[in-house]
Amino acid sequence: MKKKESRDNTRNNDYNTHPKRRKSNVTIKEVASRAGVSTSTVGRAVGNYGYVSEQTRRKVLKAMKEIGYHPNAIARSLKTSRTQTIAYLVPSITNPFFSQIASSIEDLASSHECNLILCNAGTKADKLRKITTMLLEHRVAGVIHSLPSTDALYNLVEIFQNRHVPIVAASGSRRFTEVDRVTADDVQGARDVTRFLIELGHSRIALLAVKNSTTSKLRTQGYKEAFQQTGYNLHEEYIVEGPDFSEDSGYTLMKVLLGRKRPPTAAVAFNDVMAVGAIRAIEEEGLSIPKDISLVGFDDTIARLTQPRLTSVALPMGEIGRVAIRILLDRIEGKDTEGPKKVLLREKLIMRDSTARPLAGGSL
Amino acid sequence: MKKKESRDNTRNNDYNTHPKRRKSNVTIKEVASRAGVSTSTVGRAVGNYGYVSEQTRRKVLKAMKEIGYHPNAIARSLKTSRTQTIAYLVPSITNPFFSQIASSIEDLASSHECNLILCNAGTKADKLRKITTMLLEHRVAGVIHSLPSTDALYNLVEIFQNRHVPIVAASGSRRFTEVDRVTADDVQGARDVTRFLIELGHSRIALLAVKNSTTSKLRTQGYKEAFQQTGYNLHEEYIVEGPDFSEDSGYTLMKVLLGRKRPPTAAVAFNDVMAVGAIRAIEEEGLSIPKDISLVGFDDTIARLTQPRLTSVALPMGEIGRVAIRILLDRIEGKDTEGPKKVLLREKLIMRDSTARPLAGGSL
DNA sequence: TTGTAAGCGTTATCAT
DNA sequence: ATGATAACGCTTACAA
Repeated sequence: MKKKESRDNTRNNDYNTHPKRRKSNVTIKEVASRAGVSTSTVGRAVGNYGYVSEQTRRKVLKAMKEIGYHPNAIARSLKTSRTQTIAYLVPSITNPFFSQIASSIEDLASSHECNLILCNAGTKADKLRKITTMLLEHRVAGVIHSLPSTDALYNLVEIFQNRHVPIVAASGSRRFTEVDRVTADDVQGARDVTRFLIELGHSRIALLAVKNSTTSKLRTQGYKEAFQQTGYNLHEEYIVEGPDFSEDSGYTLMKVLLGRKRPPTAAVAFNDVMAVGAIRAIEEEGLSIPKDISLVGFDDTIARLTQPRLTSVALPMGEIGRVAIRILLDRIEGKDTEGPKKVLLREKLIMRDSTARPLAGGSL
Repeated sequence: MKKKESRDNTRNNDYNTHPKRRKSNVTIKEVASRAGVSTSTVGRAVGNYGYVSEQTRRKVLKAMKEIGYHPNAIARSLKTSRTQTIAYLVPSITNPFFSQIASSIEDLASSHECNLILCNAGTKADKLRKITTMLLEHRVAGVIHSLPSTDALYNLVEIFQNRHVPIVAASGSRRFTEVDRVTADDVQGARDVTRFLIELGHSRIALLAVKNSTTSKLRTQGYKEAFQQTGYNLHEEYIVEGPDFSEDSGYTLMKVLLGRKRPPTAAVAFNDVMAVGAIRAIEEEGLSIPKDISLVGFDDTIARLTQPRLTSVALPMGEIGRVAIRILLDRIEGKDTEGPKKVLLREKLIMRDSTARPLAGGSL
């Protein structure tokens, strides 16, 4: 008797490459037998459409609770060839810009009973290819990404489109015209903040831009439009470009500007971090903000924490995520079969203490 | 005729709640028939263990490529009753502390072919219960969380432990002794930074603490240990408690301290944001950092960006995530069957410009 | 070395 | 209103 048992166990162990795989899974069959009905009746009672008498339903629900049954989503997915899984791809989740988008996506996804796979795609093509395969194998229902244009992304987009898996770009690459896209309106944001400074009385308004950045180009365009709209003269020499969005970059650019014969009376930095660099440069020159020079940032990330508190253009991260996931869910559910959507979301100026009217002598 | 068709369509529509479910999935069978072998041979060739001749393998791989086959992870999971999915639960992904942990977890998970479901549990018990159910239904292989102790978490831990799904707390609740846990060593961090200030010559060292926080208690302990170890006198009156970790809290506490007859010559704020509040208070009083007063923060989040640059205690977020996921993977693979692990990771002092020796008159 | 076939836990069709 | 049963696409024991 004992020997027989032991032999059986050997067989089981053979199966158990992963020892932890104990089979504590309660199946629909067990619920059925406990409730004294068929599996199909249980299935109907648990939530799939169908006729079940109130009495039966109660019996089933009771049995479920008692033996701790949780439907197996994997089996369901296999049968229905549908999943409740969507993916969000970012260059780096550590970046608050993306983590805020992720947060709002997660929020809505979760309230639609979807779960969110988060993928840090980084910058290497290889990683993105690996992710693509993984998502394909897991049959994700849809994809949202905030990735820059690369060949690997192009590849990904093509593959998923071929398989009719909807994709939405949430402030990512603007290269694919055939993909749904929701982005912040960088032109409008820069235009608004520049107009604000112009209307405050500034005319020598510097722009601390960044080389080779699409966003930078759009914001520069907005900056220029502000001058056109208000009829004031644009002074191109106050547009300066740094190599990146770093604090050092902001510091260096501001130093250069302050070294000029006619330094600006106001400056727009391309993000709050660059603005912090600019603040350092300004203080080093013994000037004061906003008395001698007004300064604004972009992104509204650390703007509340600088000294003085920075006026900044807030990007609608939460809104980007919400709109993106809504579009995606509509596509997944087939509610929306229109052509590609392009949504542009307003950026919002947050007034704080770093901006003021220029000094009397400040005009050009 | 027309009527009949329409009737059939009605039935189909009934089925087609989700119209997008086109069946463009290539199966193993199709690969098999194209390669002229059986499905099991394809299975073996694709990567599951087993004998396949090199010739056959090439044939199969070719067929796979040609028809764009990607194994169905769902079917595989159903068969093997194993998934490659792990979940990471956070109170808020927006918090850089958690997003950095998430990032390092994702990194290792992904290189182990696992995908990471990200769950924003927020603070409502209901959300966490919903997440629990969802994860249960998706048969996640393991769970990492950074959540505070609540009844809902207790519930979750109990359920997953009953099902032998491994759980690791990454800097989360310290309440469950039977769960693997990896946390930063708050006692050591506070002790080190306090010793550093003592050895710099300070004796009136303030502690800007926070009420009802476990972390705060541990750091206070470390602060006290520093005095014990160095043999200097501890002055309890320099330990002050605010209601929360906010900038305002830091500002108010520092104001109080500076109003005393013998203000501190150094202060430890419980995070960088509180330190920013303290900086404001100090500047308002016309004092200078670090000449009149030294200041340190915790977390090393925005410390590089303050003016002056803040000396701060960096928490090992990346390391927390890495260790947590490693423990989890080992548990999942059954490599590790030891009792609960408790890992304590060192916090590291990052020296910047906000700390210096006290002025000659500063000693007690 | 390869093929056959059973079964993972559901859902959906059909019959009752 | 309920039950029997065939699939979903894969893995794997076993036969060939």
